[in-house]
Order: sequence, then C-alpha cells, then structure tokens
Amino acid sequence: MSSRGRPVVTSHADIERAAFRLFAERGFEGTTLDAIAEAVGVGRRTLFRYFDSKNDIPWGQFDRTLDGFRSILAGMPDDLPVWEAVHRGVVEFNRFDPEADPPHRERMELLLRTPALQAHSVLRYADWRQVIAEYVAQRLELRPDGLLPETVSQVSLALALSGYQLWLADEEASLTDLLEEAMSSLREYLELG
Amino acid sequence: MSSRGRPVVTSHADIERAAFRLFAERGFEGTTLDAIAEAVGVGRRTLFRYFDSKNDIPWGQFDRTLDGFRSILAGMPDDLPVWEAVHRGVVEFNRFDPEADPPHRERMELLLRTPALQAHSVLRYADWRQVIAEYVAQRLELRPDGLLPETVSQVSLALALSGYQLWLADEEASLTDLLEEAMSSLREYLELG
DNA sequence: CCACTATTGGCACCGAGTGTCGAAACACGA
DNA sequence: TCGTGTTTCGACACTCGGTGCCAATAGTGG
Repeated sequence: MSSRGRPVVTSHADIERAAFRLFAERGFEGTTLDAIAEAVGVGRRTLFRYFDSKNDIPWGQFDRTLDGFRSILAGMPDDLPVWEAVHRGVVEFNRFDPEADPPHRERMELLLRTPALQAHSVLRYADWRQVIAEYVAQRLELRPDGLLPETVSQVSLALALSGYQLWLADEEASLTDLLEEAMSSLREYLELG
Repeated sequence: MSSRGRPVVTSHADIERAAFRLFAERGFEGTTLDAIAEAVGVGRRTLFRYFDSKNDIPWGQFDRTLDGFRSILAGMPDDLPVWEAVHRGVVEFNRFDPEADPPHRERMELLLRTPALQAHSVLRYADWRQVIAEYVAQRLELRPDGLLPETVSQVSLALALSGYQLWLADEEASLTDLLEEAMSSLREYLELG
C-alpha cells in the first residue's frame, strides 16, 4: 500500500534522537534546524515533513498517546467519583516507560525548562485537556465547553505541571507520588479555615 | 533628569493603539511589524525598544500591574483562610477599568484566542504566578518553590483561565461572577464543604 | 556655540517556516 | 527490460521576526 514511490530515508525517531543529542550538547536555542538536518543526513526541508516545527520535535509522537489517555479514562469505573476518576487517569497516563529513549526525564526537562518550549507546549496541552473535558462532560451530562469541564481540565493540567516541576527538581523523586501529593495538597489547601 | 538627549517620538500606548487597530483589521498573524511601524510612523527597529517582541504588544504594560497585585494580597486580612485570600485577590486583580483603551475584552480575546499568544502568554503568567506562590509561602511559612505554593499558583491560573474562557464566550457575562463560579465549581467537583 | 546625552533608524545578518517544482527512487504492469 | 505511476526528497527563493551595530539626529546645559 505505502510501499510504492520513493522510500523514506529517515523517521520521527531518527530525527528525535539526533535532535536530542544536539540539544544536550548546545542547548535547544543553540541548535539550528540546519544542524539537525545535517546530523540526520537529510535536507532541512525534509524535517518539516516529519515535524511541524522545531518546537514539536521534543514532543515526539505525543498525539498518539492521547487515544491511550481516552481509553484509560473510559475504563474508569462509573461508581468512582468523577474527580477521582480523572485524577487516577492522569496519574496512570503519566506512568512512562523507564527504558524510553530519549529518557522521559530528559524530554520533560527540555520541555518544561526551555522558555520557547514552555510557551509552545500549551498548544499541545490543549488536546490533552480536551480529552479530560469530554470525559467530565460525558460523566456529568454537561457540555464539554461548559464551566465545570473547562475548569477541571485546566486544574488537572495545573496539578500535573506542579507535580512535574517538583519531580524535575529532585532526581530521586517519584512522579506518581508527586502527582498524588499535588492533588492532596490542593484538597488540604481548600479545606483550610 | 530624563529630558536630556533626543526626545522620544512615540510611546507604548501609541504603538499599542496602532497595533490593535491593525490586529482588528487583518488579524494578529496577518499584521507584520513593518505595517505597525509604518502606522506608528516609526522605524521597525524602534518597536523593539518599546516591546521585546510582537507577542508582547498585546500585553501592554502588564508588568506594572504586578505590584498592584502584590499590594492587594498583602492587604488581605490574616484571619482569612489562605485559599480565600488568594481567591479574593485574584478576583480583585481582575476588576478592570471599563473605560480602558484598548478595551479589556478586546485585549483578552486577542490574547486567549490567538494560538501564538496563548503560547507566549505562559511566559507572562509566570511572574503573576510567582506573586501568588510568594504570598502563599509567606502566609504558611513555606518555601515559595515548594509543592503547595507551586500548586496553588498553577491552580489559581487555571481557575482564572477557565473563567476568562467562559467570559469571552458570553458577551453579557460578568468576569467577576465567572471567577467566583469557577472556584465554587471546583470545590463542588472535589466534593468539599 | 560647543559638548554631552539619549533616542532613533537604517543596514546587514540570522534562523524559522512556507510554496513550488523538478529530480530521485521505488513498485508494478506491459 | 522498459516505461509508468507514485511518493518522497531536496533545492531554491522568499517572508517574517528578531538582533547587533553604528552613524545620525535632536534635544539639554554650560
């Protein structure tokens, strides 16, 4: 089917590896697309056929994980309170493969500590949030663009981000634990007084 | 003191007005810096002496409002539960001048509906979040970069964003009301008193 | 009238991103 | 074996945002 025509000379994974190596050496801003293209052994123009922008390279194939996220949420028992279902779903979604290459920690460090990527990433988070908003809407029979689904999706992202932030600050920390702690510290915070 | 040297030929407000007019006509992406420079009657190079980037123009003089935000929080009674002090502070901070030019609604519509600005804005939110994290840390005698202050600042932003989102969707809505509703819907969602 | 000073604006340059188009490299059927 | 169709590749030219540099400008004050 797709075996006709000129064969591809590279892949998302190829580019990702070469790019991460350069990012580690010279930093994200210090690495030009020309340098990546050269390292991969491909024309600069070709990079854009695999990734929409330089900012998208560190994200890899993130889109593909969203179906998995949807499944995780859909599989949550209906008798679980919505907030707990969402919370467990988020925690589950962030159980990454410890053998991943590039390592999850390296990827997230790049994404969350590089200003240009911090900024660009909100555009990627949007799809992730949409998954949550739709789940909440479906569970509570609301419109996905209503206040509660929207709020929940934003707050879930907020909790994940602060969990990741602390995780990055501590080499030994467990991401799962920190995501749990973020949620429980929010609950305590709101119960004060 | 500052009256020596060549006098300025424009101002932040000048540029902002000209830019907003063009953004309204041709959209943000469709407006080049050359066009703005020409409309203001100034060299393109000069624009960068007033704003760090094109993305910063819609934000205007946002930095300057942060001191006000700090004062608002500092003025909150100490016997108020922290979460409520922060919440009231956020609501108070978002009481904008209805006569503002450009109008607050137009500005926020641009900022929250233009992808490039949605992305870039997280870099501006960072300072705003820092104000909250520091207040929470001070009130609870914690480090500002600890989990709770970080989480609270992220969640406060999340609540504000979802309030704004719904506000933009409804011409008649009150931002203050929606910020209140965002907080109360979160509390219900988390099944708290 | 002469320094001094701060802003301006032009120029050259870099890097990301896009549109276009011909060429390369394969599979397949004649 | 030789086209033919198909798909990817890569080069080129171009736009736009952003930066470094520097001379010119237009004031103030002695």
